[in-house]
Amino acid sequence: MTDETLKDARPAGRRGSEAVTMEEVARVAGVSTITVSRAISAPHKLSAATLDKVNRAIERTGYVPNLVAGALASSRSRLVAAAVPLISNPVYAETIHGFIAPVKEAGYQVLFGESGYTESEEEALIAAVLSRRPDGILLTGVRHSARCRRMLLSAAVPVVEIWDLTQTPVDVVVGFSHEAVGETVAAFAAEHGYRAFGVVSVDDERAMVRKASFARALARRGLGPLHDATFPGPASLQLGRDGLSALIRDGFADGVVFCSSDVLAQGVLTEALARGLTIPGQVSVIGFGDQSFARATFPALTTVHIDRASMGRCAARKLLDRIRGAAVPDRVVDVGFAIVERESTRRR
Amino acid sequence: MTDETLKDARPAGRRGSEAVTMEEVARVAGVSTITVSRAISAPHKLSAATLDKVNRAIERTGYVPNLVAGALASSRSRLVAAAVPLISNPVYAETIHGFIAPVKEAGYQVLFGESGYTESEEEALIAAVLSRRPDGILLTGVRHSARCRRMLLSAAVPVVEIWDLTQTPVDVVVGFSHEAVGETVAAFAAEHGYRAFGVVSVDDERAMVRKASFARALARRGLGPLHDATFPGPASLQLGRDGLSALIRDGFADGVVFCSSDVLAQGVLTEALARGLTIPGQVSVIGFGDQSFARATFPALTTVHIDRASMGRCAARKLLDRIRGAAVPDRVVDVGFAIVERESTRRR
DNA sequence: ATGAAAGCGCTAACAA
DNA sequence: TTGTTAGCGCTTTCAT
Repeated sequence: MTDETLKDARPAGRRGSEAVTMEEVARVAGVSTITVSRAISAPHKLSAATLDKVNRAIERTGYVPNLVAGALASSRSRLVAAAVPLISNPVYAETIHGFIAPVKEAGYQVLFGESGYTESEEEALIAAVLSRRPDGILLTGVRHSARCRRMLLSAAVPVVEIWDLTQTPVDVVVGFSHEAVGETVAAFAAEHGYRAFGVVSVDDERAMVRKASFARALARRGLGPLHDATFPGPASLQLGRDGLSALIRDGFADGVVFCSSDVLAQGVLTEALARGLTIPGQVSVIGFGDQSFARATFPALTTVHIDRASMGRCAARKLLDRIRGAAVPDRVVDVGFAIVERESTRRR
Repeated sequence: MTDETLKDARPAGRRGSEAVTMEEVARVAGVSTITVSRAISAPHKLSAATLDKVNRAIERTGYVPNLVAGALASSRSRLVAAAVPLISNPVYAETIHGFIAPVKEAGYQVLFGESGYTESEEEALIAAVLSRRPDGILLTGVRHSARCRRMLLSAAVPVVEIWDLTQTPVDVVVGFSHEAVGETVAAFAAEHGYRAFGVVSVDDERAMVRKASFARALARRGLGPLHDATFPGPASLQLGRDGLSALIRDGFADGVVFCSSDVLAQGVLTEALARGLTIPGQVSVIGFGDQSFARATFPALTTVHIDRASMGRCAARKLLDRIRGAAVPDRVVDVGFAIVERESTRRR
């Protein structure tokens, strides 16, 4: 009977949640809720005595602040969203790893999602993410559907794009030029005196840009032909092996193969060894990414180095700057790349 | 003047945010806010005509629901938290990848954090995460500080632990026995007739369990000695190379080396080749994880296969079941492991 | 099938 | 330095 009365006495709208609230802490500490709020988010604004009282009360009650309520009240979620196509791809995982540290340091948490390799997936993700009202968003790539751009723009949220470069970023871009990669690798191959050229690639957008740029730069030099083995992704060792087989079937011999990732390159290496071809004598191989295993393949892989963790960190700093409303003079940051020459290509 | 009046007419407490709200949509559609709410979360409860009106209004206004407000009102955040020690470790990245798909499918988003390799980091992460009121939490490992367990328990949130096994999970555990791995590898080594044994390992908790179990199982068989090269993590190729060097310095020769990861194993392979040792003639190597590159090392790596993506998927399904309040009969799920024999160990 | 009222737990604005 | 008041934008409960 008493119990029922208590239940009925409860205000109409709601079932009570059992969690300790700020009001409870305030009662225990003998202060108002705003004072508890200040003890947490602006302790320097309170007298030492009050702060102490509140902290004791927090301790005693086991209070865990509710950031959902806080975010609603303040319109700041202290959440940043991060999207990469596929987290199981180590190059993206390392970027995210680099991104996380400064973000956490600044008191933000990460809402993570995979954007896949299609526009519709990215659109769905962005729509979902925006409904959480993140304070900032990290996006992979610079090509987004019109709908994506519209959503981002009307949300007026800071955005950093990574892994590519453009003069017209949504907001800020931190990456490198895939065109330049293609050209630089072509120049490298030309300087080394190769006469036959192959590409083993997955069909992802940025890989296609590198391939096209590589092809153009070779053509400009009158070099060729370029044998092409492009597969629907994702990359795997087997795909690399298949790639070299396809090139050889196509007439490729005694030349250099530029791969769209180190994993593919390792597959090419493996297939070459299995066929008894000498490396770099008969087949030379260039990878992309410089993943940690690249220096330890047999033979060690010549590849294009990208500093992924540092790109992630830089993106995080830029995003935090934008969130804080700080001036961000360079909206286009080129983090560059470098060819690392190892044993899978012949020396000049 | 008119403008100022409008500004002043605004209710006291708050600066207005510019975003379209549900109230705005309701006005445009000529219905109440609750009807808009239903159009989004329970469309079947509305008449076709009303639903259509509301959808038009949503379209016209470009309304993006505010899940922060929704979460506060409903006490359901539609957010699940996921923590792994280090996302740049591909084995964890692949687990997260497997975890994400069913979670997204069910309409949840992922709050992601790195728990590092220390209890204090995990505590800080869990405290931060709980303040977001996630509907469920994924945690790596089964050892958590008392404070962590207390926080989780008093939050009364569904939890799935992965990558290990215990009879006393916080809630549900999906993993495999590292003890069993150590024993199985020892049995494998014994059956293959090895007489000398080495371990190259990083000092992470679960790796230490495998090592200890491996050592015990060898001792039980009267086999030994066990040469040990354990390093503070994280694993790298160079560490693997250093590991084999250390073992050899310690007197190891003509035997098998069990590594705490495939990356380390690849380093051991590399160092052995560099020293002109034959594999598996003079040095045999067993890895752990069966990462994609393991089948393509030279020689191909014998290793312990863990199905990481499937572990992630299984964990997601269990967590969603718990969130939905469904019966979860098995709170301890053993996903097992298997030794994959390749060329880096001699055949019996 | 639809709506009115109440309130989730917190913080901004203003006052003292 | 501390408190009062008003609401952030949504969903619950209950009524019609």
